[in-house]
Amino acid sequence: MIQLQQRSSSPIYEQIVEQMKELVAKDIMKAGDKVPSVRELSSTLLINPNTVSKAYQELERQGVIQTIRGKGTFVLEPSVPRMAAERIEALRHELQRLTVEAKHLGMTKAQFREMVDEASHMLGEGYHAAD
Amino acid sequence: MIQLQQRSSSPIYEQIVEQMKELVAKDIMKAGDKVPSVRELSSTLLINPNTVSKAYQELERQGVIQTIRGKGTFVLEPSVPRMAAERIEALRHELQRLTVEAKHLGMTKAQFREMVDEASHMLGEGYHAAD
Amino acid sequence: MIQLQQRSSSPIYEQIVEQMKELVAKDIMKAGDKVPSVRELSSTLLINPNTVSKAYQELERQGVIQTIRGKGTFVLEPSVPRMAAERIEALRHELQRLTVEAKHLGMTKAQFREMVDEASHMLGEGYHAAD
Amino acid sequence: MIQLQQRSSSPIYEQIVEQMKELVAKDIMKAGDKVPSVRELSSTLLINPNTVSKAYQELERQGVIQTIRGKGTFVLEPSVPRMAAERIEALRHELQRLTVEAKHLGMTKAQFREMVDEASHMLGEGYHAAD
DNA sequence: GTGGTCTAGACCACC
DNA sequence: GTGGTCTAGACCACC
Repeated sequence: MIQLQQRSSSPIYEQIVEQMKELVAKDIMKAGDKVPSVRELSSTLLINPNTVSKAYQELERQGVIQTIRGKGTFVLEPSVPRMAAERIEALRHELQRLTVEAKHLGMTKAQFREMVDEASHMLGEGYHAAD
Repeated sequence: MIQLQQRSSSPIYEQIVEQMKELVAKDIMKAGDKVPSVRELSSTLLINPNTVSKAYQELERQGVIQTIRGKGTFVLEPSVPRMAAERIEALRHELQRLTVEAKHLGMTKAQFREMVDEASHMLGEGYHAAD
Repeated sequence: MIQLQQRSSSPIYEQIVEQMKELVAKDIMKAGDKVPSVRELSSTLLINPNTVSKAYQELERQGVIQTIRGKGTFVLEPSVPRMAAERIEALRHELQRLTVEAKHLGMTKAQFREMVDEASHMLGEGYHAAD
Repeated sequence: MIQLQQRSSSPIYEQIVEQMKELVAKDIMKAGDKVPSVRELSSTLLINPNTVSKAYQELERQGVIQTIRGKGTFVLEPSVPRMAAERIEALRHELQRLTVEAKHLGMTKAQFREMVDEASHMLGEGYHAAD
């Protein structure tokens, strides 16, 4: 399910973190689901176990997964996310940066918003609480 | 006008690139304006001239500024951006990534859109040509 | 395989870029081949690693080589070249300049063409697809 | 007749040298013709006289023009060019470099030759000596 | 091991 | 004055 681009400029461990979060965000992986063990995933992806380990540590730090000693690693209930305030600030800042780039690419507000809508269809409507 | 965060994970030269692009996007710096010389900015920011130079070279590659021999460095007319196709693809991908993060932070589509609108007020409406 | 002329007016990093492109154009280095590491080449050529690094970054920007984190740097498949339109225009302009020089050297069209043919034997015939 | 691009990456004095040689190669300026004085050309082009002076020195070194004390500067008879052997070697080398670039741009020998022919129409046919 | 970033500072070309 | 190139060498992230 995870596909690496060895030639990408973003480090492999970050690619794993991002894609794992994407799978969870899209409900392809749900709370309680077991994620592959470090050994399993590293041998599937043909990469160093340390790299997978680093990714899982980051996911755990972000509250996405949890390792239970001797049982394995599992997707967590979506809950109050760790470091929410900081991460929201970071999100705001990155959106700001993307807007600057859009401006330099000559995009209008409408075009940018369309691109946002395309990307954000996975988000809930928000009439009822986020599940 | 440029403020560095020495402890940030993004390199200094990138911070300069981003902030310079932001100043241009917000029309605080306009086509024809002279940007500080390499020496001047490096001594203001208390960093090495090479670091400023690297930032300026990147900005030149992106078509934001232009160096005129012995005269200095100037903001360029906004024109056909370099490598537009690739950069638009990258923008789309980063928006996708931010949406995933928004989902993990429990945001709804409406909340995310609001944050986008906040960030994107600098973009033109596009009803009339971009001036 | 790379030979520098310290006294040349063209900078060392450009000499490396040109010669590397020549090796690739002549199929002496092929897609997938590993190029020497920055440290290795710099110690072979007795120059600073930063200079090699600068050359490699330029080659990467031109789509000739690719760096894979922690693994090394490799020759890329020849593909759609970056900034093809601009580079073709530059090529046309430089050919124009060389023709002017040939005229000043008293060369005839036939002599110039002969010199061109000598230089261009590496180019494919184009009857069949490239490769 | 001479048009400078302040924003070009090639220095102004080189642009003057090249364009002057182009005018001569195209027979727009002929042997015996007076070229503008340093002061005149510098005030026409709105540049520093030193820059024009440097260009004229280079043109004189190449045997294109000659300054006659108190009379002015004139286009020379095309004669045995100065440093012909070296300049032919340099020409050969630059053609080699352009071929490498053409190869990287995916051009075939036929396409490259066509571009050469386009550029070299100013050269004589060579049935009779180059005048 | 690999490449990327940064500093401190020299030297040079151009104007 | 301006920016471009290069060296010597430190420190870091990634694998």
